[in-house]
Amino acid sequence: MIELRHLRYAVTVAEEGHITRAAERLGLQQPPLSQQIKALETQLGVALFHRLSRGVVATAAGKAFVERARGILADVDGAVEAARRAGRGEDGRLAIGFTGSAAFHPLVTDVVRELRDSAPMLALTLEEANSAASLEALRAGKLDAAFVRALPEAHEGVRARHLLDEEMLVVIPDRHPLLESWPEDECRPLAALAETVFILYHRPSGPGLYDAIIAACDKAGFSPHVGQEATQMISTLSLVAAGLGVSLVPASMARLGTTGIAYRRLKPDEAPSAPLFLVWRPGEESGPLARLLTDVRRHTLALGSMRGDDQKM
Amino acid sequence: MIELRHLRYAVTVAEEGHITRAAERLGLQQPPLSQQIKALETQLGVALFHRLSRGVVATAAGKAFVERARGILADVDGAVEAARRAGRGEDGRLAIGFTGSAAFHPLVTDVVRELRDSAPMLALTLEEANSAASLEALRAGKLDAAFVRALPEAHEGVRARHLLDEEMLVVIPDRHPLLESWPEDECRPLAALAETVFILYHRPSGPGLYDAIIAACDKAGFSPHVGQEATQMISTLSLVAAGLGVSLVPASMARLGTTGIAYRRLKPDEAPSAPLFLVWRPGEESGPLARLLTDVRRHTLALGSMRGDDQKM
DNA sequence: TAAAAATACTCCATAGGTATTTTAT
DNA sequence: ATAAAATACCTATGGAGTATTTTTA
Repeated sequence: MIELRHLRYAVTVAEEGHITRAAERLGLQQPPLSQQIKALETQLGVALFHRLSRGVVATAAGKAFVERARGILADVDGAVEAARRAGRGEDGRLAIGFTGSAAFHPLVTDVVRELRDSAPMLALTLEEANSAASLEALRAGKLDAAFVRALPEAHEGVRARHLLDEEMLVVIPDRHPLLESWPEDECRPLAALAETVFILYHRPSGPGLYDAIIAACDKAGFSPHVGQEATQMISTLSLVAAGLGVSLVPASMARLGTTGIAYRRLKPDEAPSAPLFLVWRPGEESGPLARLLTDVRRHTLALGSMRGDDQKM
Repeated sequence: MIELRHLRYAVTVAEEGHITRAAERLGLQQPPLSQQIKALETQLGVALFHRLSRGVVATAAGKAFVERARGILADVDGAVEAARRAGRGEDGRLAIGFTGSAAFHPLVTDVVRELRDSAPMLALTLEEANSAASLEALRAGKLDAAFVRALPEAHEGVRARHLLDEEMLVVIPDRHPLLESWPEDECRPLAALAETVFILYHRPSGPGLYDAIIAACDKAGFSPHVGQEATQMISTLSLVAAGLGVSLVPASMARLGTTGIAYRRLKPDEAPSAPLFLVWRPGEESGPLARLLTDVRRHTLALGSMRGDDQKM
């Protein structure tokens, strides 16, 4: 059976034109090298070298073989490097999903930017999808990981990490009466919103935020008047800007300088919080996904809000 | 050190997704295969497979590696095939030179036709050149072999084979007085040409034929009247056809049905003979050149005129 | 004759086999 | 509880070393 050893030996012998010198370069003795070359020739059924009194010279067959052997040895090195790169997550593919409300969180944007910068050979795919759709795509193998706002009850074969809990802000139309008496730096109780109409993110698309808001209002002693539900996080802001009501959105949404709206804080202990989770298919503890996981963990710690550990579902 | 064995094993394990089944297909036991895979992973410094309870599955690194390993294994097969083809002389290049007087000999034409037919992948180059030029081109590496009519004194690094000695025929202009009393099937002594003018092939271009003719005349007791010398073999026939004299040419030239000339035989023991040699650069006893050598030998034997053995120069 | 490759042999490293344990679901 | 991989240990093939002979120009 032909082994890479044979190719290495043949290439070196061809380069040196001398079995003894080639053996020296290869760090072995002349007889074993002669034997291996002969074994290779026997295996091929054709002489690769002419034996002269002052060394050897490649035959036509030898030239043809050595030429290709060089390429093969280089390819082996390439395969080794590719495997190592892939192991470091610097090569391959990575498809990441994220919910609309997570798209603007610095954790997400920073991690994506870092991946692009540090692993340029990695084919990165970003896809916006709500939590339910992300999990479905994850299980179907369409996604490798996703940033979501809620974890459904039980999802066989999906792992999740609770990254952080984000304070939610009140979004109020520019000319809403509430704003007139609400300075930008003041934290008000949630009950201040008891009489206003709420714009909420469509529950089936993302039950996490919806339920958190309802629960917080319950706790504050009122049941919110829900006016309209938006199916896109951005739509929520648009509807608020149109004056159809107020809403509560994750603080990271405030990064969007949408006109016609203002953000205000609630009293810290009353404000509902929007959790952010990373979910992924287990069973690939190295490679691009692992790189994502470690990058996410590092950025999460940097934000100083690491909450819990990984959990199976 | 990574060997092809490792690639074969990794590819099979990836295909089977199962070390035990892969071992079966590879004709070995499960533990050694596990060990080899592990050794490969250690060498690479990255895991290639995830171990599950129902088999294994390639990691990102494993996928990257196995993908390339498949190509490498195919390339190795390709290199083996290329070497064998080159060894059979069915691949590569072959540049053959031949003197004008050999161009029409059936040995040359038949060998070239056979090479074209039986080794279509072989790049065959044919180049007409006189004996001296052929040998020069041979030593310079421009030619791999040549058919020549004469061997110069000493040419370091050139081997030669005496293929055959060809009878030379008298070429006479159609209306020459000699022809009137010379039936087509009669062999005359060389002395019959003692008084006629000779057209000879320019000596520096091919001393072989020239000297053979002079020597034969000497032996027959006369010194030929040399009228004109031709630098191309074909020109000799043209000059004879123009009535400028007679000539002696290798019998194979009679294949050319040139008008205006007639061929007549001399007494066998008096007719000068035109030797045909094959010369080549030694040191390539296999491949395209070897194929030429064996083809030439076979055709020479078929012509029943094999004379001598190979000789060094 | 001299330089280098091929043989003849010896040795030992390791690929591969056998038996068993560990792991993961 | 079961299937499969890992581990431990053993065997033996064959790659490599040493000494010598053969080959080629």
